[in-house]
Amino acid sequence: MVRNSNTKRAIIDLAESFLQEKGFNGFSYAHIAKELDVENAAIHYHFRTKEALTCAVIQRYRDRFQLWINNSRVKNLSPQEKLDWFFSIYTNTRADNGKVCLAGSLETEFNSLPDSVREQTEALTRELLTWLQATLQEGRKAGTFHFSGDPASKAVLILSSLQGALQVARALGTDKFHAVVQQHKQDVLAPA
Amino acid sequence: MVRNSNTKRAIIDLAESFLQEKGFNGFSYAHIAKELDVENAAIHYHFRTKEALTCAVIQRYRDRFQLWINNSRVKNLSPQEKLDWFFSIYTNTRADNGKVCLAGSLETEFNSLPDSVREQTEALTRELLTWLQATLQEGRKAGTFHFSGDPASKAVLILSSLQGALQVARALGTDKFHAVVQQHKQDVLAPA
DNA sequence: GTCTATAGGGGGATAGAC
DNA sequence: GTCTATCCCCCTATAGAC
Repeated sequence: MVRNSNTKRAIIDLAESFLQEKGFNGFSYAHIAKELDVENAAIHYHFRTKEALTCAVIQRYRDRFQLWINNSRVKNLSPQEKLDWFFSIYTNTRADNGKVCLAGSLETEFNSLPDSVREQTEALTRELLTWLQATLQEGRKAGTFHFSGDPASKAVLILSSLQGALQVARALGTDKFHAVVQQHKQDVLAPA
Repeated sequence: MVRNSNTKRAIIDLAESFLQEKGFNGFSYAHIAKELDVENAAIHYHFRTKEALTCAVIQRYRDRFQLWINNSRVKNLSPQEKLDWFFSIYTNTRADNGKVCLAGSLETEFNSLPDSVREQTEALTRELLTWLQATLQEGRKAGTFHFSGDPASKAVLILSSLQGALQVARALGTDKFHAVVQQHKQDVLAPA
């Protein structure tokens, strides 16, 4: 029982987890309430609607990502290390067990999402893509990365494949996901 | 009003459509009934449970794919044409408006799917992957395709990225999907 | 900040008439 | 093959007590 102000945070944690495990239409206030051993209404006290709760989850995710990429610990990494770091986000996500990328989960149900959640999803995806594209460009300029076409296309390709691979991994096992990551590293680092 | 044996087929059509648009947890018998202008119970007459209906959708999808790849029209294509044909499945899916790949949709909600549906999803994914891998291998042998690593990894990468790109396209627009397809064609056809 | 109680709707599914 | 009627459960959300 978490009878204090930490409940709010615990709710967001659980909602994030459930979103990645079951999707927007697959989780409910009841699931969260049960996990926290409180009643349904307690969740509504902290987040009046499911829409608001979901937005809070995505917002925190976005803030966290911005914090990371603007922190010197990531900022000063080499392009190659940055890419490895980015891959590790997905690897760690998966390791938690059966989760998919937050953006991917939301996009799949995009058509049944409240407007504000759609906007948040769009912003999140755009931010991930922007950073990845910049990193690819930086690496190519530095001579570490090699790929044909423009960095924008390559960035969507990599982002899409990571998202998709987490999903494929659910059906066919985690090794499929790792194969994709390895293949990308090989592709990008091999001189053309 | 479709008061005949075609109803069964119309139900599968709609269920497939809804699955790709809203996901397993996002559609209901009521949605289908309304679209066909019949009552809820009529759908239950044709498919006793939602689980059975969903399995029928996937089974038909799998059968159709097997029919295609075993048909001489696809079988006799060059590796490059085969790959183009495969891409076109995804392009056409998306063109219908806001749909994602059936496998991707199901995998996202994998954790809240009935067992039999999971098994169908797994089989579908495996079959897509197997064919893609064989095609990549064939193309490399023929000297048309160029890629590092083994065909299995490259196949998961391509499949995952197509799946993921349809989802990203929902949030950021169809051009993101087309960029991925173009990038793949370029990557695979360019001599290493 | 959390509770009990409850409203109001939608979901999957079934029985029996036509 | 489709209808009406109905069951029961879960869902989101709110009111008011503690």
